[in-house]
Amino acid sequence: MTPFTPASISDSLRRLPLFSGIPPHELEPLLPGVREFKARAHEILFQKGDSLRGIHMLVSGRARLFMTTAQGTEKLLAMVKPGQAFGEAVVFLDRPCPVSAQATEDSTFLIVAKDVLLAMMDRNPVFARQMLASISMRLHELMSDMETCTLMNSLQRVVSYLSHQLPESGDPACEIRLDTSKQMLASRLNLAPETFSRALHHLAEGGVIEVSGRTIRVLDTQRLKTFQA
Amino acid sequence: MTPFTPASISDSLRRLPLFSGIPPHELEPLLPGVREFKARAHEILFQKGDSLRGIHMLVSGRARLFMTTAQGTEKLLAMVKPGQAFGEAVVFLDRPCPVSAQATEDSTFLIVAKDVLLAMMDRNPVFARQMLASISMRLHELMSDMETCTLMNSLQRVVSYLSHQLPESGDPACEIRLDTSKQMLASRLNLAPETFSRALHHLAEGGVIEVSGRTIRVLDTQRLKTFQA
DNA sequence: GGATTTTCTTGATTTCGGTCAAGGTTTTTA
DNA sequence: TAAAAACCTTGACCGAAATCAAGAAAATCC
Repeated sequence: MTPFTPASISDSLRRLPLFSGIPPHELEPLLPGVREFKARAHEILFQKGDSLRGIHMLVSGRARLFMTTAQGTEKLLAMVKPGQAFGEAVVFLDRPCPVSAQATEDSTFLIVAKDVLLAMMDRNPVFARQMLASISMRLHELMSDMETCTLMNSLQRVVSYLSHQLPESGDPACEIRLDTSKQMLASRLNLAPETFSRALHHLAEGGVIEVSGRTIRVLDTQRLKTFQA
Repeated sequence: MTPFTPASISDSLRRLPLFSGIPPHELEPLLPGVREFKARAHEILFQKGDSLRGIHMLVSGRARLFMTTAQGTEKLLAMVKPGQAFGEAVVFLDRPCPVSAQATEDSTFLIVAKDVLLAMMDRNPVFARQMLASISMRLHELMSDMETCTLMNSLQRVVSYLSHQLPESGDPACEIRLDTSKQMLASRLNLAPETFSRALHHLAEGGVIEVSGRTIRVLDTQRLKTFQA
């Protein structure tokens, strides 16, 4: 993880959704507290138990958040895409981080120090609301994951995941491109890779999807959503 | 759920942790947006899909937050105790509520309307931080639950739960009083009641605990935490 | 572009925890 | 305090998904 100080951190900042509602000149006081970092694919960004200096924001690349057991078992919590923030809750609570983070591709991200964030919130109520909305969203996503993991069986989880990936358009048929490996998706859904594979196979046999590598062709979105056994 | 307008809503407000850092005179502008409600035991407060007028705060009694499937299966997410807030994330996102809430005892609670809350946050940075910390805490708890539910087996989950209930004191032995029925705890840990019962039995056989009704006597906290098979 | 590693699939087997059923407790209610 | 209801425990059984194993496909690397 290499610190880096480019001329245009403020450019990157401005493009992040969390700061998009803020007029550029109000972002300036933030700058002394922002550092840019580069991480190579597979590099660990932080680990469970670490304390974080500030919130992390992915500028480019891809990262994953995951939990581990003492025995080494891993559970994927989220894939982080450019523009997304992570570690907000940790920073505001001043507690050891409950998850670990790893770059899955070569990535660039910003760390915005806690103190400048808090100062900004004090100064700018719009930003405070934005921050609150961002964490609230995280909470809702986690609830939804909890629902999937605890109330659904393996097939329903896969169906649920695919359904959430469908584009807004009401097209009866469409294509989904999985954005990570199937093993990672399996972990995200709390399934063994084998079980995930079998679920896809099952859906394909039922004639609702066609699988070829990471591309999944959904033949009938309606039937997918209501697919049973 | 009966609306109610007592003389001293501000008394109740002041005692809630979320508002404890706020000088009493600053709470005044909030009052027009606060309503007090009474609910009988078993009364549903709101259901998944509802939109909430404001954050809910339990003043007295007990409530539970839970998720349901179409088939009627329930999963307990949290028990709410007096002083705790719920529904914050829903309010700030303006989305349908992802969970349902029910009073488990006769209860009194306050609903603080969204608009006065936002106004208060704009006016008072300390409160904004408090709000953020509260939601962040919720997020951490949910992460911890996720960890229990996905990375641990049934026995480990029960051990984990009991360990978290231990008092701070380093006493090797102590007593835990379960604060809900065992079926509810089972649901909280995502276990069938039978499995929960068997896990307790197993621990008792192993000589680490003694169970009598809702009272659990932990004989050796150290052995409990590291209990295997 | 062939070799090597990683990822994915498929089948056979096992196991953990859920379900069903029945009996025992405790709590509630009248 | 007796009856009813709710709650808890225990045993027998079953099933969904994990694990194990091995081969196929895809991606990565010299």
